[in-house]
Amino acid sequence: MIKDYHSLKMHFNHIIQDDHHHQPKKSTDPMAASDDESEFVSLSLGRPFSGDSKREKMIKKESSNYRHHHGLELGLDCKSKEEGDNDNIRASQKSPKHHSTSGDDVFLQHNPSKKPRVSVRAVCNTQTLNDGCQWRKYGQKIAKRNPCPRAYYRCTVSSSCPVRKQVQRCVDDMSILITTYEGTHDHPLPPSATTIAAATSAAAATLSCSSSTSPPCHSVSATPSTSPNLLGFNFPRAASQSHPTIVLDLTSPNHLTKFSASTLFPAAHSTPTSLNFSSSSAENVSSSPYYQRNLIFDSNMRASEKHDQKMFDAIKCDPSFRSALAAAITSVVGTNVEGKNSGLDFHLSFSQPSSTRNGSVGWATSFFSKFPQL
DNA sequence: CGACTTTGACCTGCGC
DNA sequence: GCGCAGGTCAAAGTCG
Repeated sequence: MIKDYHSLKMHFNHIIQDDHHHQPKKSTDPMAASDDESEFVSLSLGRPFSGDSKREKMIKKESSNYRHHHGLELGLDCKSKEEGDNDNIRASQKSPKHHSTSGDDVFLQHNPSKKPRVSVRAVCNTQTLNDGCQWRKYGQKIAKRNPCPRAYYRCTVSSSCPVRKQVQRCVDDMSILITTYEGTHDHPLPPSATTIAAATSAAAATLSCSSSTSPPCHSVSATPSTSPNLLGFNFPRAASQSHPTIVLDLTSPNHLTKFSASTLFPAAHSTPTSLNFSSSSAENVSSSPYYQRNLIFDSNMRASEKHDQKMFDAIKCDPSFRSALAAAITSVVGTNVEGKNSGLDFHLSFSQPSSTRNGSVGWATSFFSKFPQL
């Protein structure tokens, strides 16, 4: 694996060097940047604990500059109480007279009782997934069409934490555990718990973005939820269609584990979008270093060159697509860098490929530039 | 004794 | 308005 990795890395470096040789010198005016640069999308993924590394400052500066000029931002930070976002969400939940015009509020105004959810499907022999959080069971119910009882848990890390989760075995395959998370934690999380928390935050971001996505964007990525998506993969339906739900599928019937992040919406205005990746194993996939690399490589290598262009176009213009991807990557990275990720704040840029050849490696190159240890 | 689980009752949204 | 199903409450029981 290491050998393959170094080989690929060297290959990337060659491609990048080639690009530099062929690229004209860029103007110092950021607004007059080349076409390639103008296509960049900024993704800011989970930063559960504060830190002050040089890289973090540099990334913040870059991110800030970019947002200033382009107005594009996708934040998935697990913010503390003092940082505000969670307060806004809680306030909007508690107070029906909340008049903020944030994306979440727009969503909640249209769906007052439909909190976004993140559903995780995983092969699990234990009663619940060990997601690093403390939970207290407060109810159990036999749901229709499933003989296995559905258990209801709430987060007990903080007495006021609104996060809840439902745990139920899949009716089709009892070895699969479906865990559905709802809400945003109002307290700092242990590193091992940031994975799902980030995905949950991303769900809110995804759905709020999607609720206001312009029609042209949806036309790029919208696919029927029962048919193969843009990248040629299928993805599962959420457990509950009454709530908008992101599904992270960590199960796979074949050798490669498919990892999908899809957003599903109530059928009345359903325009689901999804991303799907591949990994190497079903068990503990997110903690495998190989999985992290493979997440990027395999998805890109398997997508045909023709699809590369479509993929980049979709990601560029569809906020829900970007959020789903961010959730997927955060889910993986958050776990793997456990113990090392204090203060982690990485900045992931997607560039418009100058050719389909570069399209396949653009993500990985950018990703590795931020994670040289991988 | 406190934390947690179990379980029947109750509440609420939704379709008819 | 009624019935159904999902979700929550809270008293009683269990466990360490």
